Amino acid sequence: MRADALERRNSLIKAARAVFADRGHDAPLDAVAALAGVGIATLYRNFPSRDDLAHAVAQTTLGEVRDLAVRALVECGDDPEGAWRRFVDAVVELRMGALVPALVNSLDELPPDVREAREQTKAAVTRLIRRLQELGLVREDVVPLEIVMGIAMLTRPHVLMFEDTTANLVPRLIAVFLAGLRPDGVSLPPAILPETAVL
Amino acid sequence: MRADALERRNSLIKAARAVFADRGHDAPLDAVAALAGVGIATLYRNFPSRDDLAHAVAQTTLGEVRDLAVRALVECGDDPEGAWRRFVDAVVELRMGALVPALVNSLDELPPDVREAREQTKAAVTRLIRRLQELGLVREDVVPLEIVMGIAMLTRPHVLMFEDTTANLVPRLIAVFLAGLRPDGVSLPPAILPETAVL
Amino acid sequence: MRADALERRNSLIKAARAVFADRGHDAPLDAVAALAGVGIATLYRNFPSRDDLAHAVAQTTLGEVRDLAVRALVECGDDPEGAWRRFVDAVVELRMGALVPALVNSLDELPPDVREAREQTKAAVTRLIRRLQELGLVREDVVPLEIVMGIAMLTRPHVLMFEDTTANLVPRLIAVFLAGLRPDGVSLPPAILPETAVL
Amino acid sequence: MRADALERRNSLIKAARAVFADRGHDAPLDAVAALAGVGIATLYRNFPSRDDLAHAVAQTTLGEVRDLAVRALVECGDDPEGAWRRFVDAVVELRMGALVPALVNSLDELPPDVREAREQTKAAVTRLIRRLQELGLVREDVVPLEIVMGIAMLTRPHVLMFEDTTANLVPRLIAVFLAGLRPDGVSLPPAILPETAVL
DNA sequence: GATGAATGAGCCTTCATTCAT
DNA sequence: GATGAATGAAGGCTCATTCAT
Repeated sequence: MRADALERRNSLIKAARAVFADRGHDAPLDAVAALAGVGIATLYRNFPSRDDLAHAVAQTTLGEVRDLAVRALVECGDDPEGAWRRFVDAVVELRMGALVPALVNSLDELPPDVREAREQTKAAVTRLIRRLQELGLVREDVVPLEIVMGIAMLTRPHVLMFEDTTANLVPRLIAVFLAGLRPDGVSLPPAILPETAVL
Repeated sequence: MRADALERRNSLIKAARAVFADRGHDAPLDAVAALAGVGIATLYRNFPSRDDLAHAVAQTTLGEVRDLAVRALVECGDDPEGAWRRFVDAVVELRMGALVPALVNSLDELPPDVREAREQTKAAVTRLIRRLQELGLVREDVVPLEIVMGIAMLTRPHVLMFEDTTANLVPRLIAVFLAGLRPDGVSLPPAILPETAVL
Repeated sequence: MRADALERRNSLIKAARAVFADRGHDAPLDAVAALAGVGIATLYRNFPSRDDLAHAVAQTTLGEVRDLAVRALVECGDDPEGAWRRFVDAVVELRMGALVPALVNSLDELPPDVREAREQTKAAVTRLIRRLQELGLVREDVVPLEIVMGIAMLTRPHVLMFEDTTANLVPRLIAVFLAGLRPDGVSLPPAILPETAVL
Repeated sequence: MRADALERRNSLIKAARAVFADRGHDAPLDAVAALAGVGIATLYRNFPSRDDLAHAVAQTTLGEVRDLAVRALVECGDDPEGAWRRFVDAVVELRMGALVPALVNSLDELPPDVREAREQTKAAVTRLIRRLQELGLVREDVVPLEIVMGIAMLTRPHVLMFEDTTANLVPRLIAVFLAGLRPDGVSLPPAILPETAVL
């Protein structure tokens, strides 16, 4: 039963991630439960409030970003350009856009696990960016937060967006953004970072 | 009487823009009516459906972008760098983020006025970007749509976002994006533009 | 429209009183709306929360108790016994039982109108009881609160209660209670009254 | 094993009585199971429906009232006044208020054990009251049911009631009620008792 | 047998939209 | 024309009850 419960919980998180990514952070929880193939009350048993679910999704996703950053740092040894590109592509794939509110709101009240995950992710991404900066692939004056948040905001869900408009709008916006991250560009305005910065 | 009606209509559009920018595209229409100081029924008399209001807001904002582009093109004669910077800053100020859905959804069903406004804006922005490309300020391989959409997506509203996180996150993301627009960067993946592209 | 609104509001209060009296203070608000012949949203427009409705019912009922007390005081001139009996009968008819929670909970947070009604009712009932005590009809050592609360608690709704059990249980309990209020009985334990006592 | 089961069952009844007395007859059964320290399914195994549990609680409590009545009758030999007072105090302590619905609803469908307990309690209380009437301590024209029901209704739970209002409201109401039971008062209206009267 | 999880039904509340004045 | 009120549908959440381990 323990294994079952865990599996169910994970399938709910996965469903929530998909639904949030597709329909935005305000998507009805019924849709999440339906996608996970369970009743709405089961969702509520696992996550007593919407925030709890959002936090769980955020935590999971943060863990994935951390893993990607760790892997990319390792791969920097052989192929820094490729590692950097694959890292960005993978983060884009995560479609973190819908999670931004969950990570950004009421920072002080984030549950400990999420804070912990955030710190670990921040550390891993920072190490990666530092390395890329040493290698001359990323400009010196950016902060890890900004890279992840930039990707997140450029991948926020738009209903029907990709049917009617530029098919590859998001990849191209990401590409522009990445080009702007290269070290040869003009300098940025100074960053103002509070101690509680997300990443 | 005509003037009165027009003024009322404009005040509703203005209120809607403010409310959408602050609280997102899904904000309750009551809030719009309240901000405009009219009853909800008056709002509905002017804009029979939510989409009508959203379209009106989009049209107005598109007109402002067009005007900004026209002015910037003129100013390119004297001070291209400044003209470009001021254009971007002004577009950022418009906080178009919340309008993206209104512009992007159901493109074929956009009412004629909005299509018209869109075309005019597209033309004006295209002229500006062409000029900037000739002047070597903007890379060759971007499309006007992408510049405006990039700014829009980077300025979408986040509840409480700016209290807890980097105070100037958005300006910095915009700056990175602009840096990526400079001509000296690496080339972008090819754009895939349908005929009905927004801009 | 003003008159309409007021009438509607009153019909909602009346319906709520009936439903609460019949089915208890936790009765579904749908039932109230249905009895008033309006949609549930209309109820919510008039009374944004359940407490607001409960308070309105309480206020109305308190006003009626006050009026009854005033009238009884007048009638004391001619027929004190009859006045006292009619007052009690009328209060019993009000079936205040279900209101007790609304009056008793969160006293400090009672809205001003309800507090005001409570004070006026308290004053009127106090005058009546004082008079009855002078006339030797009510024992000296009781407090107005206790009389009204006693009646309220003895008339709280019991689902189906009167079908299966003593048909006139409540009148008889009230009669015993009244008998206990007569001045010739044994003395009561001392009352401990906070300043915020309900009545 | 039999003893274990019985003990568990009793602990559930005890928990249910406490929860019902505190939070009313509609309290969630989860709370009962939690207070008893068992899973909700265990509660349901012992009491297949909410009514079953309520009946068990009622039966137990009726048994205690019967025992109290028997003891009081014995004690009437030495100290009738004291016996009567202690009986009332003990019944008040039982906080039967929340049980009233369980005893009163759907009388015909009461399970045999509860009917049996009810009859025994009724007999014992009747014997006590008869004795007290002979001794001149209780008026002639009351029925045992009324005494017990009066106490029950005056002790029904009110959320937060005792924090904000008269601290000893209930004891005083009981005292008034008892005073009304004394034989020297005015006569009561006639009782109408169906054959299936509770007590 | 005991347990925690699953479920659906029900009530609460909000909001887009329509109606009556 | 402008307004406030009315409405139903939708989503949030809880809880009695059943199921699978």
